[in-house]
Amino acid sequence: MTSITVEPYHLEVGSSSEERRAKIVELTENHGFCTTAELARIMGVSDMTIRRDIRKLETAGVLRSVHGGAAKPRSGTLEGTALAERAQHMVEAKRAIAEAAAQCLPADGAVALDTGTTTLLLVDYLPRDRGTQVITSSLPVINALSEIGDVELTCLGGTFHARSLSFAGPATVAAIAELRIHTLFLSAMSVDASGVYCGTEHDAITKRELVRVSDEVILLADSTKFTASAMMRVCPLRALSKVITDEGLSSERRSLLEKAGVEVIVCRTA
Amino acid sequence: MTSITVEPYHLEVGSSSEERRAKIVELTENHGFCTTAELARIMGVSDMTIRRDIRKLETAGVLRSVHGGAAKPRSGTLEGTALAERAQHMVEAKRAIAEAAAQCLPADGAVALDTGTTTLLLVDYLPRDRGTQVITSSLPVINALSEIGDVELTCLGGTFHARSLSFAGPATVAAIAELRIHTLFLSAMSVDASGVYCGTEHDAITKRELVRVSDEVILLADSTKFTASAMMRVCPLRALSKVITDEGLSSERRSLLEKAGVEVIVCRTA
DNA sequence: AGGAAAATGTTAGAAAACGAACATACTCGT
DNA sequence: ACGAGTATGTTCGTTTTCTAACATTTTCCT
Repeated sequence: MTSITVEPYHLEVGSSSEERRAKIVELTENHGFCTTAELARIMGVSDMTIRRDIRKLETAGVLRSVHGGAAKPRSGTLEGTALAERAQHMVEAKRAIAEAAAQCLPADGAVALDTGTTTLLLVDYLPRDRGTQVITSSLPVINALSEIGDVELTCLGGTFHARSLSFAGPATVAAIAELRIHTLFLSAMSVDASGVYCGTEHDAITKRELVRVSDEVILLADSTKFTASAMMRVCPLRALSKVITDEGLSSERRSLLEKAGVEVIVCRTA
Repeated sequence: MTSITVEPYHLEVGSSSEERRAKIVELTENHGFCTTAELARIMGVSDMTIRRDIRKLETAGVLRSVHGGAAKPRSGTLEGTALAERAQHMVEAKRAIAEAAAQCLPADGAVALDTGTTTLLLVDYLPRDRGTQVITSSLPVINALSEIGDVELTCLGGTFHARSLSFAGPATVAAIAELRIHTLFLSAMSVDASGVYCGTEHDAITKRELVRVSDEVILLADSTKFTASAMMRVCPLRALSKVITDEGLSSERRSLLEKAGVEVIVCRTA
């Protein structure tokens, strides 16, 4: 029953793939949801092409791929397309880092996910079938994990900070002190020869305590973090077991890390 | 395999079907689209029930049924006000209770919001301009509060429980033990002469500790809670300062409460 | 042009969602 | 307390969508 329907309107609508994707985003933003078939008919392309578009756009965090079509992302509204494009390149590196990080998940034992977008992406790669224990103080991570099954989620309480969408502070430190974490996936605002840095004191004391109670500390940091600068030191480089980053890391900085005894994993950003 | 599946207590989040449908409409309106599985998990019902709900709501013209879930109706025409009003009518008792509870908010001092729909509704009535300190272990409450400004939000950590969408357990108890709460807005599954009850042990120990560290305990319970039954006792009636409920409370039960020294506030459900 | 790389279409098998029918549980009025 | 009507969960077969792999077209670079 799959005869070839020769759709006549070829040009006309939007010729380039980028234009088409922009239109997909626009339609999905406006209506909240569009079916794959709808979009395919409107654009005059096949379902498969639309699916590929949707998947790309989802990776970029611009919309959500759901069974049957595309939906507006869960939280937050989409800004200008310029920012969306910029975010796309960033996210690709981060997703690659998250995927590499998933290879470092321990067979058993609790893992802790720090705040940040990269650790949030790691949620997608967690095993769904072995009741992994996950500890976090990041609200987006909590929300993501609360929606998937067979994961034992522990929230670190504390004072909420809207800037980082996470809980931090003395109460958080006290909660961490009672824990033993196998693997910590740490995030940071900047990294240099003298250590790992973040922006605020409450974040710093929280991260520091997480590092203290963790057997293995894996830093997830895209290459831009190595040229950034932030105020509060979290820990020295030697506290880290591994760093996972993308290709943008210069060889000097890489050898710097290795000299400090840190294993460096560089992942291809496709 | 036709044994009796003992999985009774799935109240807490949404009890009546109309309330559930109202929530479906609300979630779909907010996010533009929700998958069937998402909704089923959030409401604690099966996929089939959600599908039936969606179909009904589509017939009513309130939302659109699409493969995979429910979407906001096409381009505008959201004249769902008729149903929106009706939907509001279902939660009216709870909303009236929440509104009355807002009158009991202390001028200063920390307030704690227990889990449950009524306490969630109370969020709408919190003052937005005086940095009220709010303590909670309910994920929906956290999400609601994280989006409003000038509220100091503290999360009680602990193990996540999907049934109640909240954190509970020993870690939670430990976190509470460090606090001093002015007013606690408590929820429960049932209330009778011997005290306040909830469904699970981890909830019970958490609530119990909240009661212990609070100067004033206000129970928010619609009248159906007085004829319900649940297993785990939280506290005796004398631990309560006030009970806020709706008109459905029988006079015998009312005098029972008053005899125990509890102030009873009955609000009109319009 | 020529050829590599990207984009698109096609197909078939896998996965997910759907709908009907039945069984069980709950509600409500008498 | 009882029975009718409603609501919900479960199973199973059907329909739809998805994914992966390959074929084809287009684009782009030299």
